[in-house]
Amino acid sequence: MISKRKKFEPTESELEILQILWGENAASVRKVNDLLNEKREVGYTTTLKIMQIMTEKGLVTRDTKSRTHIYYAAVKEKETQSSLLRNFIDKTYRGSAMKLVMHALGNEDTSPEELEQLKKLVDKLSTKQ
Amino acid sequence: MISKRKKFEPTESELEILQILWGENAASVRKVNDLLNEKREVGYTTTLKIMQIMTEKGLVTRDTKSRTHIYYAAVKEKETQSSLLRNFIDKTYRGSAMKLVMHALGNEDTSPEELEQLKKLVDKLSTKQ
DNA sequence: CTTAACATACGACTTTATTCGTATTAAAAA
DNA sequence: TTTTTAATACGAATAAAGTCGTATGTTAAG
Repeated sequence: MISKRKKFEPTESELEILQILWGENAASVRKVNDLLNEKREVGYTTTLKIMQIMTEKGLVTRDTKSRTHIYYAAVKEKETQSSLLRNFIDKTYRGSAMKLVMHALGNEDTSPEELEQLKKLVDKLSTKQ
Repeated sequence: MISKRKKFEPTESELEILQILWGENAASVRKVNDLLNEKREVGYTTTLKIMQIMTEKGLVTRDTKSRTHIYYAAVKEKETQSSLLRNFIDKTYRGSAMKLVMHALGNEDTSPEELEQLKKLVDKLSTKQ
């Protein structure tokens, strides 16, 4: 493996679970597993195991008062995304965020509202210089 | 593993090597290994092995006429990046390219020239609607 | 109360990626 | 020509992520 994952660097499955927890705020393993299975088949104990590992890593916390443990994301969505993004830019675009941005805008469909939003941001950045 | 890699989906080390080949156009294993070692320590036979695997996968081609084989990237930089980007957006931003763009612009430093470039693209996209 | 359903813990297996040692052969230097 | 250097091939070891089976205990239903 090349990059030892640091703070805020979940693996792929861990990220899937975090996405669910960010959306649900709190969830049991059963709930998480059910939601995961809407997209792909995965065994209950597999999900459980990963969530246990995530607990050790500090990616989630859990309330163990009742038999069915309740899990919460312990890392923030934005911060996690930032960290993954930084990494991705370095590896895939040799550090050039602008290349990635141009690429993403060129390839993906963009609605008028989104373009408007984007214009605003560009203006804001321009005046900040 | 969650995502079986498809066409244009190199692993992390493979991508590192592709970056070098995209930059150099053609290179021997020795050359690639030397360049890799400017960033991190890696054994010669390790690099060789990965490049052999990449040959099997069709990520590179090689000229074996002389004893020292010469390697070439067999996939295009843009296409590979697109594929990886699509994947990254799905996994990290739940499919929202715009979220990623706003995020990248917000976090990273952007030069006036880049902003100008970006404005042009936004205008172009606006008129295309 | 007894049984069935469900929850956690945990070890072990599988797969994929990475790493490297060793054998073999070719070329260059002495 | 002999020796040294350098290249490829290839198998095997290692590491990380993901997968699941089984043991064990708890709750709820009959």
